[in-house]
Amino acid sequence: MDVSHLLDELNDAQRQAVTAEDGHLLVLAGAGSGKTRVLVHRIAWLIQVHHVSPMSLLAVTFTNKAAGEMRGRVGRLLDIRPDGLWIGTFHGICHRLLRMHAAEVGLSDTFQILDSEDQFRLVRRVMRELEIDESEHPPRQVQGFINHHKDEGRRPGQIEHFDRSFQSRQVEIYQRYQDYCERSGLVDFAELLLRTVELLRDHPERRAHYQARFGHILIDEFQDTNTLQYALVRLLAGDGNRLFVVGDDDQSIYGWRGARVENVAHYNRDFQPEMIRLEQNYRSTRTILEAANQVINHNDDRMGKSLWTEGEQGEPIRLFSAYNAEEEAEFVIARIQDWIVQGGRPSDGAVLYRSNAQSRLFEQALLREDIPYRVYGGLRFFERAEIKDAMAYLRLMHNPHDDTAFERVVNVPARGIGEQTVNRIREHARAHGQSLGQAATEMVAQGGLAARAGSAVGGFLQLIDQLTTARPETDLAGAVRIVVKQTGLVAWYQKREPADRAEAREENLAELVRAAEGFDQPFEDEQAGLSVMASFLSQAALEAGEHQAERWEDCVQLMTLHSAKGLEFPLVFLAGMEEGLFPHQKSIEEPGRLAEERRLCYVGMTRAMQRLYVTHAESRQTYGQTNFSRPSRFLNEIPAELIESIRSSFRVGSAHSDRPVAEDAGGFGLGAAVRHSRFGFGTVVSLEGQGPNARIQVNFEQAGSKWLVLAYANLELVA
DNA sequence: GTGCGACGATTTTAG
DNA sequence: ATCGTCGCAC
Repeated sequence: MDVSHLLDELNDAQRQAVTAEDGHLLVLAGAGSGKTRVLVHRIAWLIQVHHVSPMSLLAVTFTNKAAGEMRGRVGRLLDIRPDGLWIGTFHGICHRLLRMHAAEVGLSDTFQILDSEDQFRLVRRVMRELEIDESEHPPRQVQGFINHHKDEGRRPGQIEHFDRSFQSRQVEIYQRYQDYCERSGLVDFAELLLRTVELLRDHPERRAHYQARFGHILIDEFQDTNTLQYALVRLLAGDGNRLFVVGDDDQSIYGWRGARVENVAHYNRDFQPEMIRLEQNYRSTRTILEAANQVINHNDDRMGKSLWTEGEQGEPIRLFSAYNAEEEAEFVIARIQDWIVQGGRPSDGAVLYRSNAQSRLFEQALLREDIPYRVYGGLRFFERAEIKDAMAYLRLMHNPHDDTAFERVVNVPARGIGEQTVNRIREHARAHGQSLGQAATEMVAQGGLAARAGSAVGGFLQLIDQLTTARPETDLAGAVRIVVKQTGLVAWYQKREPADRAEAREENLAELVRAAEGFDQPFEDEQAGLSVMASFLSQAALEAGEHQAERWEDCVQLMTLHSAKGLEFPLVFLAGMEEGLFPHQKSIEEPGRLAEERRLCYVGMTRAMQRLYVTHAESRQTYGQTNFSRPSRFLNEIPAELIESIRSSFRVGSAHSDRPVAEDAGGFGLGAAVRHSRFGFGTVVSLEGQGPNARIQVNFEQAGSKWLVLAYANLELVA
C-alpha cells in the first residue's frame, strides 16, 4: 500500500514523530508548528502501516472542537468513517466508561451530569442548610475548594484539616454535597474523571481489560492536564501501552484552573519518552516569531524551544500608545478599516484582550463604524436560563429523583410554591432519605402541606406526570416540544422581561426543539444502552454549544487571550498592554503567575499571521475609576528594532492641555503641561523607554519640538 | 410573589 | 460602571 501521502507534506521533525517506532514520545509542538497534523497523521500511520486496529487507539483532547476536528481529519485522510475511533475529550471518554460500568462504581444508570451552574446552586443549597454565612464564605470559593480537591483526586476523608477551622467546615460541605449527588444520581465534571480513575484503580479486571485494549494512547495539549488526568493516563498506559504526548510548556496558561505543567516533567520521569521538537512555524512572519521568542525567553524553567520560519520577514510590529482606552479602541477600529479598504475581510481581524470587560469599547467603536463583529465568551446555548429550565423538566421526566432539576423548576414558572413550602419538602426528604420528588409526592398524598401550598405542589407533580405520560416513548423532539408548550415558560418570560429579551428566549426554545429534532444519538451511547433522552441530556452538559449562532458571518473577532489559544488570524491586535491589566495585577506579585502571564502574551503574539499591533492606553476606566498605568513590561521584552511606534496625530499640539496628567514617569504623562529652564513652556507629546533611559518629546511654545532624556531634562510640571 | 434599592465583587474558563 | 444577590415593603 502506498502510504507516501502520509509523509509527503511533513517536515523532518514531524515525520520523525509520525513514524516513531518504539517507546513513548513527547512532541514539544510550538505554536503553529502543525501539531494537529502530526497527531492526525500519526493515527493514520498506525492504522495503515502498522495495521493497528482503530478499536485499540485512544486519542484524547481538551475540547470538543479539537476532538471533532481530529476525528474529521482522520476520516478524510483515511477515507473511512471514524465512528469506531475513540477520539474525545477527557470528560467525554470518562463519561463513556462510566456509562458502561456505572454499577461497578456505585452509580445509578440514569446518572446525570451536573454543569458548573448546577454545581454552584447545589453547593449554595448545602451551605444554606448548614447555615454558613455566604457573605463571609462565598459559595464560589467553596465550589472551587471541592473541585480543587477532586482534581487532585481527594475525597472528603482524604483532606487534612483541623477541627473548627473553616477548612473542616468546607470538608463537611464537600461531604454533604457528595451525599446529595449520590442520592440524586448526579455527577459533576471533576467527578467524571475521579470516578473513572477509581474504577480503573480499584477494579483490577477492568484495568487489565482497558490496558489490553488501548495499545496506543495519544494526548493533545498535555501541558493542560491536571493531576487526575495524568493519573488516568498512567492507569490506561500501564506498562505496555505506547504514549504519544503532544504539548507545549510555553503555552501553559491554565495553571489557575488546576493544570499542572509539571506533568510534562513527570511524564519524562515516569516514561522516559523520546523528545521531538516541532519548531518550524507555518503561521507567522519572521518578525512576529522573533518577537515572540524574545518575550518567552524571559521565562526560566522552560523545556526550551525556538520557533523559526522559512517565510517572509514581514512587517514590523506596530506599537500604539493611546491617551486613553477610547482612543485605543478608535485606533484599532481605524486599522481594521484600513485592512478592509485594502481588500481584507473583517474576519481576518482579531482583537485580543486580557479581560472581558475590555470588549465594550471595541464593540461600541465597531458598532459606530458599522463593522460586523462577534464577541466570544458569555453564555453558550445550553447555559442559557430558558434552555436550562426546559432541560430541567426533561431531566425530571427522565429521572424524577433529580433534586437539582426539581429545585430549579419547582416554581418556574411561578405557581405559588414559595421558599417555605420548598423548605418543608426538603426537610421531609432529608428525614426520610428521599429525593425531593418523592417527598413532595408523599406530602401531597398525605396532606402534609397547607391547602394552598399542597395544591400548588400537586399541580407541579401533575405537570411532570402529564409530561412524562404524554411523551411518546422514543420521540425526543416530541418530548421537548411538549415541555416548551405545556410548561408555560414562554409566557413566563414574556410576562417578566422586556419584549426583545423574551423574544430571544422564545427563539432559543424553538432552537432547542430543532436541536432535538436533529439529534443523532452517538453510536456508542446506543451501544451502552442509553436512551435517546439520556444521550441528549448528557450531551447538553458535555457540549454546551456555541456562544453565538452567527458564527459563519464574516466578522471581526473579539476575545480574551485565553479563548484565542489554538486560533490564528492574519491581523491581530493585542490591546490593553498595561502593567496591572496585562500582566494582571493579581499575577504580578507571584513569580509563577507572572511567568504564566508571559506565556499568555506569547500565545497572543503567535496568533498573528501577517500583521501584529500591540496597543496600550495611558488611562482607562476600571470599575468606574480612572486609572493610569505604564506600558506592559512585555512590550519592553520585544526587541526595539522589530517595533515601529505610531504616534497619534490627535495628541500633537497644546490644544489638549486640559487632559489629566498620568501619574507615571514622575507625572510626565502625554499631554502634560511642562516647563524647561531653557526652552520654556511646552506640552508632552510622546514618551519612550523606561527608568533612566526614558526619553520624552515636548512641543515647546517657543523652541518647537525637542526630545529630552527625562532623567536629565529637569522638567517641571505646570498645573 | 414581585419589585426595588442597597450592597459587594469584579482575571482568565472547557467539560 | 455593572451585574448579581439579599432584604424588605407591598
